[in-house]
Order: sequence, then C-alpha cells, then structure tokens
Amino acid sequence: MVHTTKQRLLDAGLNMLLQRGYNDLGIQALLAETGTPKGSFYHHFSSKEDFALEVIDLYMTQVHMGLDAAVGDQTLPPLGRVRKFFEMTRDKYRSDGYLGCMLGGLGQELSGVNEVFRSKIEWCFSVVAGRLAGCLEEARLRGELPPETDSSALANLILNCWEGAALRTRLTRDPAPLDAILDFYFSEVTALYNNKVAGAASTNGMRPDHAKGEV
Amino acid sequence: MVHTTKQRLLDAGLNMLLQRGYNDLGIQALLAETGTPKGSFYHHFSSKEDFALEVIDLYMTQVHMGLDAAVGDQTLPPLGRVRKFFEMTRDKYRSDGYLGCMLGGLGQELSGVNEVFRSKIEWCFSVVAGRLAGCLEEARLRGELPPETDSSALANLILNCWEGAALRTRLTRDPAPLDAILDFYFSEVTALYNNKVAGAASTNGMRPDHAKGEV
DNA sequence: ATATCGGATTAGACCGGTCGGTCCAAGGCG
DNA sequence: CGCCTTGGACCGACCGGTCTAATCCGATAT
Repeated sequence: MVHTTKQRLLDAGLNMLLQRGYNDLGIQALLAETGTPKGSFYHHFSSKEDFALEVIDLYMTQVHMGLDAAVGDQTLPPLGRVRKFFEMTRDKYRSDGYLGCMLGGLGQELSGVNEVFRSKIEWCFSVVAGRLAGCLEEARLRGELPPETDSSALANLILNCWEGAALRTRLTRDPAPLDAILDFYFSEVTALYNNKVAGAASTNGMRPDHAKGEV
Repeated sequence: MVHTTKQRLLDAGLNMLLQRGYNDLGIQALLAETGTPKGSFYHHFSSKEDFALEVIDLYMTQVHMGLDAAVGDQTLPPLGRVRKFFEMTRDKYRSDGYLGCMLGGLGQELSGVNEVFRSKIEWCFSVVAGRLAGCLEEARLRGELPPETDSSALANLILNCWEGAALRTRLTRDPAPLDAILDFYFSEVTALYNNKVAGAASTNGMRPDHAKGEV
C-alpha cells in the first residue's frame, strides 16, 4: 500500500506532537517510535515543518468528524449539539491522558516565532468557531438565545474558554476544568438567560446592553 | 554590583521565553542578546532549566505586584478589583506585543514532558486563583455574588478562560479576545445575576443548581 | 595612600551529542 | 525492466554544558 508508512508517521506524530510539542520532538525519536528509516520520512515529507503541518491537517479532519457528529445531530436542540461537541472533545482528551488540545499546544509554542504555524492554527480555530456559530445562530433564531446575541462572538468566546480549560487540564491531568466550563455555560448561564426571559415583562429594560460603571 | 549580570539575563529571559518558548530559546542566543559570556551564565545558573525556573519566579513577582495593586485597591468594590487585575494584565500584554501569557505558553509547551515545569506552573496558577478567590469571597459576603457561589471554583473558571483568551490573543496579535472575556464576565453575567436577584421573589426556585436535561 | 590578597565574576575555547537534512544504493513490485 | 520506496551512512551546524585562565574589586595590612 502506498500510504501505510506515511499514515503511520502521521498517526505517531499526532500523539507525539501532543505530548512533546514541536521543538522537543526529534525526527529520530519519531523514526525510532515507528521503526521507519530516515529516507522514508524525507521521501514523504519535505521537512519537519511540512510534516507537522500535515499532522495538523489530520487533527483537523478528526475535529471535523466530531463536529459532523455533534452539530449534525438533528435529534438535539442546537445548544445541545454544541454541548455535545465539547463533551465528545472532553472524552477524546481523556483517551489521550488529558494532555489537552494539540492546536492550543502548538499555537502557544510556535506562534511567537513562526508565522506559518501562527496563521494556520488561528485559521483552524476560526473554522471551528464558525461551525459552532452556525449552531448558536440557529438557537438564537429559535428564541433559545437572546435575540441580540452575536453568534460568532459567542462561539469564539466559548471556544477560547475551552482552550483555557484544556491548558489547565494538561497541567493537572484532570478533566475538572473542562466540566466546569460545560457546567457554567450550558447550565448556569443558560438558566440565567431563561430566568431573564421569564422575568422580562416584570422588569424595566430588556437587554443587559453592557451595563456600564459598576462591575 | 553583584546582580547586574544575573538580572540582565533574567530580564532578557522574560521576553525571550515569552516569544520563543523554552526549547526554541538557545543559550547562545540569550548570551548574544545580552552580551554575556557563557561562563557568566553558568556561574549564575546551574542549567538552562534552572534559569527558566528563575525566570518564572521573576514573572510571578510581577504578577503578585499586579495583584497587590488591584486586589488591594480598597477604593473599588471587590468585583471591580478582580476586573482591574485583568485589565492591568491586558495592558501588560499590549506592551509585550500581545504575545499572551508566559505561564500559559510554557505550560503548554513543557507540561507534557517535564514534571518540574508542570507542577511549578500549575502551582503558580493555583496561587493566582487563590488570591482572586479571596476577592470573590468578599463580594459574595457583601451580597454582590449569589450566596451559593463557590469562590474558588469561580476564580479558577475565570482564570482558565482568561488563559484561553490569552492564547487567542497570541494567535491574532489582537486584544479583542481579552476584552470579550472581560465584557462577558463583568458586564453581561453580572447583569444577569443582578437581574436574577431583582426578580427572585417573582420566580419559582432560587438556585440555578445545575439545571439538568435541557442544555 | 598604597600594596597585596582572595573570592566572585568574566571570558571564551572546547566537548560530545544530537539536530534537521542530504544522498545514493538496494529492495520491492507492477 | 523501471519506478516508487526503503535503508542508513553521512553531513555541517548547533545544542547544552565544562573547564581553566584572566580579571575585577573590595577588604585588609602596613
């Protein structure tokens, strides 16, 4: 088969880049791990950087599969699909030993110095946020989110918070920060929104519209 | 003076570790940047790792100065002090060129592989969260936060979200993700809480207590 | 005021090891 | 046969770290 060796390298890269990051991962270690001679590596990839970029592509196809399964689940209300996506992601983290998100890891490590990785990883995040925003927009139109909600901004907000929780999870090897985020956004805040909607008629204004002054 | 050279190395390390991370920062580059011979470096530090750990200590003293200025500001209500801390941090990020948080960067890069850094950085986060939790607890006792609030959990939640926003800021070189977090937590959510408190008598239960089932 | 002494610091040549990458000959297989 | 792929020796550069001689500089003695 043409791509067994290449696939084997990419699969190993997925795990090794997640654990060790980019600069700490030597080509030799990757070759030893997979039992591949160096000639094969440089036959399939033009450089270490090219390799890592392809690993990111592979990572993203998996993320998209997760999004397909969650965002496309018509049996759930829109907000439920978003929550499902993050729960699936949390379960994936568990199977990796709670090492967090590879995009977050590589983004932190490389984006201060390497423009190619910086823009690619930022693009990945914006794509994911875009798909989540679609779900949120559907929720908004159904009246399950305040009508003035900026779906795209909210999707990015949640995704960013998730990445922060993923970092903390990597530091503690514990899923608690992930669950805290899920609980907060999809239980507490949602309840507060519902509360607001329910009591809307009995209060003065409508929108929180960035209540100024007091914190 | 005894510590001019050492201080110069640590100061440069603060910037260079933030930008390049740990593994991409060579000793030689640090020495060239500061005009220091190698003998001096290894006179003051036992290894590169020791050096980086001392840089983290330096970073933390700066963070504590920020906390002192914000958390200790008695002219502000407790929640205002927390917000002030993050605003000050955001301003510091700006002066660094929006490269995010060094602890987040090193944490992501190293915690998959190096136990010393992993535990040290996690400890740093827990310390910061602890000081913020003190402020939140004061707010709770004053009735500015729901009485059932877990101050420590909330402090960690906000801090984690902040770190996620800092990553995104590093990726985009833009402060917008930071401002989004501040707006959300200290304007929107606060408004929702106030809304709830105001309308509490007119609704059924009290606590959102993790409303199950629906998202 | 000056000489001298001794630990702290500087200076940089040097080390073995590993890095990412090159090259080409030897398989494997249609 | 011809071509994609493997195998691995080999390369210069650079890595973190060691070592020793030179130098600085305040304390002390005279």
